[in-house]
Amino acid sequence: MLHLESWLPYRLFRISVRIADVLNAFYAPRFGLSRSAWRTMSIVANRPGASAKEICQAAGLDQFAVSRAIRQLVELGFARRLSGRTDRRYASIELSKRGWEVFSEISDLAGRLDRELTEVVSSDELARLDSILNRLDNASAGVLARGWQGAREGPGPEGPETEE
Amino acid sequence: MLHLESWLPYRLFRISVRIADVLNAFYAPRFGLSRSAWRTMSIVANRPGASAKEICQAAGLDQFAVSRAIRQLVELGFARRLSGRTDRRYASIELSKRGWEVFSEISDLAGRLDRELTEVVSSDELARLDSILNRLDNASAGVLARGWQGAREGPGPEGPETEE
DNA sequence: GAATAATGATTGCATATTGCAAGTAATTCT
DNA sequence: AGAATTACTTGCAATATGCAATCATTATTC
Repeated sequence: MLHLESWLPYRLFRISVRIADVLNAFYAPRFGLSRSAWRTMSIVANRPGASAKEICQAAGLDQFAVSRAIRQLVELGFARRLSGRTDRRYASIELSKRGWEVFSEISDLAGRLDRELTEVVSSDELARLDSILNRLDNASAGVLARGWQGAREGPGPEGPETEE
Repeated sequence: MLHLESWLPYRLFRISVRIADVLNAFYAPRFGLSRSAWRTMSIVANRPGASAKEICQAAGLDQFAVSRAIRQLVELGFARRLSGRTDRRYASIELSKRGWEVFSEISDLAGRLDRELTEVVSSDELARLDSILNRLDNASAGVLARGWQGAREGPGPEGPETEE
């Protein structure tokens, strides 16, 4: 019988949501950014000129959310839409000067929050955690791709998740 | 500069959300449960007779969400409200027979999903992960309690999180 | 080289979900 | 008893989300 509070996904969820809430309480009133806008901004910061589709992929958001997030960023003056190099269907977004300032400020807090978390873990453990999370990330992607129907049977004898 | 995809809270978030989505895709259409209703159900299953307030605490939901979740569970015939033993302000919820059946079915899938995840981690690593997550959970609670204002300074020389 | 299909992105609208003020009911305090 | 407190609920406005329909651009087919 399930015990929610010791269920791995729920434990991961709780930790991440608390931190995300704290970060959100900082940037939402200060800059008027929604959660998706912040996520989009941080993806664009790492991949200047990314298209909406690329952002979907990287940020784990659907195309509608990204479209609206981009609009929000543009309206707030934090990003520019550069309407494709060769193919004008692609959006191609990049941060404005002001966008970089805002990103850097939020980024800074994100870093401090991360440090507060990782402070309670030794660097050795942190390396192990990193490796474990990489595998869990892959495994979770597999679970998502197969859906709940794919989890009905016992442990598969051969490994079905061969990609990546 | 922040790299979202390697930011610990985001990595935890992605893993947990994927699993939660898969589970949700199972129980939502099948039983008409919302996410909060499912969380509430699983808390009540572990603590029969819990009050709404206790559920808030344990499920990480606010009082409104819990109130609505309880109503939903009662309307669906999955739970009963037992209106307090001595103090009739308290709600005191417990699952119905049908509620137990439903919980057990969802619980079962949750267990399989958990197993699919933990399959990629050795039992030794799992024990380490458990210990790390306990500490991260505490640390995140501290971060949340202090808010973003509490994260402005450099690393504190003495440990501020002395509780628990 | 038009007609057709496909792709990337956006918009509108219906439907949750959430946040918060106000409200009810039961209990405690003075 | 009357005021204050506690536990929970409700209503309503603001947000977010899901999805069909749409537009613009590029690819493909005949």
